Amino acid sequence: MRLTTKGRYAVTAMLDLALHGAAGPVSLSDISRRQGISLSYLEQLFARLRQSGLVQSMRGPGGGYSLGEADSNISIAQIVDAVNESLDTTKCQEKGDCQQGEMCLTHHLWSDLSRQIHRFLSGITLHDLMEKREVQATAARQNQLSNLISSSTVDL
Amino acid sequence: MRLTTKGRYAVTAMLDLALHGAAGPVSLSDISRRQGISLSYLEQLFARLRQSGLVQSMRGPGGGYSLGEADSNISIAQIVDAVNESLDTTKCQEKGDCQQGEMCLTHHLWSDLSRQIHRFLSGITLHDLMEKREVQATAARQNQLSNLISSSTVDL
DNA sequence: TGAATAGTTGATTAAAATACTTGGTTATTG
DNA sequence: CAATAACCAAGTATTTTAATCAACTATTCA
Repeated sequence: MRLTTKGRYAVTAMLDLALHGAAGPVSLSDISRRQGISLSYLEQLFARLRQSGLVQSMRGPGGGYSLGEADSNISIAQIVDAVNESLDTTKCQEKGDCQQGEMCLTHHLWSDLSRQIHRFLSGITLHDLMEKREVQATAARQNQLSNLISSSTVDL
Repeated sequence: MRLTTKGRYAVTAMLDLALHGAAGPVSLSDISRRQGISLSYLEQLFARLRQSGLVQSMRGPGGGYSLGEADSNISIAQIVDAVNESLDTTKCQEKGDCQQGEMCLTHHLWSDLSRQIHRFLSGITLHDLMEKREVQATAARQNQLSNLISSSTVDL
């Protein structure tokens, strides 16, 4: 889970789409103007969002993008993941010289944390963000449900 | 809140420090060897961690770094913030041409989300990560306490 | 005292990611 | 057919990341 300005652009654009998409498809030039993001950069972002099925496209005049699913079914994590290359947090798997060494320990801890952050953002949807008050409740509920931490013990 | 490999390096190094710091100061060369992070990059990271008071340094043979506070008092958010430049999520404040326009709306929503992520990571400490099982409980408790979302309504 | 250790600081750099630009093409509508 | 807008590709400027090198200061211990 990488969280940079790129992900912010994507979430912002998707939020704009969710807010204005009720009437029909929203063109990227509209989003570009409203959100101050360059058109071509939006094109790149939406190419990925489309590949992930998060948006649908319609060509021609009056065309544009619409949400691929209901706003309550699109999580922030999905959006961020769609535009970011996945980065491998472990780094241990590749190298054979790391057999249950010290390195693996902290990597594993980080990996757990990373998974938890991801699950946290998976519990927040576009719809939640629009209905702001809901976000906290959703996040709390999601936390209760999730089985975040594996049961393996840390041996110091 | 920006979450990249840089923050991961910092958290990993701090975890290593927390795990091995009981006996005394831990040298960066030890962390470098154990975690596979270059010494000079660690130097840059720890310069910032030190400025933030998250670590203390001791020079000379047998010297190294130790935690600036109890492991239960250092949050993941603090570590990530220490090594990352703060990025301005709003972008509205600077430009005078954005007076309560559409742009502000999504920026505000993102700002809320960003604050929530930050508070989420503020509720997870180094100690929690070491005592892995505790993390979920802590995060849940933190969520209940926090008043994440402002009471202002979204006017569509 | 002096050598070794280890932090401190700063400059520099190669590689990658980010954000944008340009210049097209294809599909759709009227 | 002309306008719109998605699609596509290549290239560029900027920033960030990660590392290297070098000089310096403080501390320990022999």
